[in-house]
Amino acid sequence: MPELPEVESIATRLREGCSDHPPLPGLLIQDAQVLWEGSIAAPQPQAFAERIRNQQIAQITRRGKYLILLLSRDALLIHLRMSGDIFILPKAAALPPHARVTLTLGNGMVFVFTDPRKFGRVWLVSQAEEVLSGLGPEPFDDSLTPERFHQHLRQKKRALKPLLLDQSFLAGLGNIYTDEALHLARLHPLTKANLLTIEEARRLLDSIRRVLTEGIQRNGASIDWVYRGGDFQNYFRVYQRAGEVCFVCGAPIQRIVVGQRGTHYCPNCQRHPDG
DNA sequence: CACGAGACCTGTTCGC
DNA sequence: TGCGAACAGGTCTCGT
Repeated sequence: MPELPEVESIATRLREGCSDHPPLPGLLIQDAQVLWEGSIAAPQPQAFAERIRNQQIAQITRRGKYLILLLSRDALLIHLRMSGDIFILPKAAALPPHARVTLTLGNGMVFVFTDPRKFGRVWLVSQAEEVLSGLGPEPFDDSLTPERFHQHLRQKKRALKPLLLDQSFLAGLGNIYTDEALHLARLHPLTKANLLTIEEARRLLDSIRRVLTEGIQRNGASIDWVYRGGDFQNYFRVYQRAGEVCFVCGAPIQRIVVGQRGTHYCPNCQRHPDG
C-alpha cells in the first residue's frame, strides 16, 4: 500500500501526533533493536543501534515514498516497499507481528517498523541525499509545470504505465495511483510517452495531482490484511475493479498485465492511440 | 535505452 | 477440507 499518499499520512501523524501518541519531534532515541538484519540497508546492521543511540528526532518529512526522520547528527530513512508499516506503542505493550526494527523513545514509547514481506529498508546516513539522489521530481513541485512535464515525456519512448512507475522519472506514484491517474486523464496505459500533446500532458499532470491529493485527504488506502487507517480504497475508479462498470461510461473495467504489474483501465474511456 | 524475467519474502484468496 | 497456484501497495539486477 505505501505510495506517496500513504507515506505522507504516516509522516503527518508522526510529526503532529494523534490520539494514540504525541508528536515525535523533540523525543530522544534511547536505544534500538534490529530484529531482522536484512531490513538495515546502511550502515552495517551491527553498527546501527550504536550509531542511532542518543540522537534526538528533529524533523519528520517525506520524499517520494521515503519516510525521513532528521536526527541530531544523522538522517533516518525508511522505505516501506510492499508491506512495511510504522507503529508507536507503549514500551510495555507486546510487539506487533513481523516487527523488524524498534527504537526506544524517551517518553516511554517504542517506534516499531513492521514488515511481513521483508522488502522494506532502513538507512541511517549522515546526508539524506545519499539515498535520495536518484529520485525524479516531486509531483507537487511548483517548478514541474505542464510545459516541463511535456518536455520530459517527449524524451521517453516508453509506455506511460511503466514510465510513471519509474521513480527516477517522477517520485511517489505506485501501482494504484498510476492506474487511477491514467483513468482520470483518459489515457491508455500503453500510450507511448513521446506521443502526448501538450494538452494531454497537462491533463495527465493535473490528474496525477488530483488522485494524490484525494489519497492524502482520505489518509491513503488500506487493502487486504495491511490496514493503515485510510479509506481511499473505497473510492478506486479502476484499481482492482476488473469486470465492474466504469463510473464514467458504464463499460466493464479491464485488467491487463504491463511490466509484470496488474493494470486496470476502461477500454472505452482510455483508447489506445493505435487501436 | 527499453523491456522482460527473475529475485527478494510472507500471507491471503481462489480454483479444483 | 486440503492443497497448490495465483496474486499482492516495490525495487533491483541481469540478459537480450
